[in-house]
Amino acid sequence: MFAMDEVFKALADASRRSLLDRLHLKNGQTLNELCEGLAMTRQAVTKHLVILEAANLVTAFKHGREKLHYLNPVPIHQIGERWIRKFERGKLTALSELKRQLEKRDE
Amino acid sequence: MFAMDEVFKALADASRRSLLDRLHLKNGQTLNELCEGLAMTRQAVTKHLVILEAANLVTAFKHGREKLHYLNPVPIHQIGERWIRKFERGKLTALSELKRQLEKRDE
DNA sequence: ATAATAGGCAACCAAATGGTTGCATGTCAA
DNA sequence: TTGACATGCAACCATTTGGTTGCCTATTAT
Repeated sequence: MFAMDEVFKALADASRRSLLDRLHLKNGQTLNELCEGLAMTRQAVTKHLVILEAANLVTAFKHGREKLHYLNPVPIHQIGERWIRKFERGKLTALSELKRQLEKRDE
Repeated sequence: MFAMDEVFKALADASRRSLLDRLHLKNGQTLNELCEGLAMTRQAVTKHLVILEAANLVTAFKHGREKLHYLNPVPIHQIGERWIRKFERGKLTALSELKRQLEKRDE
């Protein structure tokens, strides 16, 4: 089990989400590969990857002098299941209350 | 349309997520109501609510001297639809690659 | 009218964040 | 074996973040 807070924090940064996107397009990339085309130093990317690994969103393996990064979709899935779904259940009632309140404004 | 980045950033903080939880339990609460039982000043809560409103996760109406806060579940739903779903599609292949890699380690 | 209540605004602060540079280490290839 | 390549580590920096305190304003109730 891993802390959902770390996952949310990791997802809060656009650079990190884009790294996940890149790994989604092509899994198992090296650090240098992931750096290509980014307006950031390699060290900055490393820091982001450390955070992603800590949140269990990415798992990395050393292969010789290279480090291969793999996407772990489980935490993302859990955010969807355990958190987002909860709010989707109340969705319609919440919206109708909102609507009612918006209309009340014009009285 | 609202920026997904703001939504992710707003969701990154546990206090803010707990405010959303509270509104999910009971919609249309006042500022003071939302402050009850929290280890935070009213002003801190205000700041969080401002961020949640900016991200469109909460909509507020003034009613006399009170301010009523309503949950807007749409952005949360969109995170689920536009972002989380994308990663769930590649889930099985990503996991099998991970497994393959883990096994390769022991060679 | 006046006191109590609900909220807003602004200045300030410590800690976290996202980034940098410089240098060190480990691995592969010529 | 020696240079090039892939990555790691640490110090440093500016900005953002999450929080505080103090005071001001608007609305309601007595």
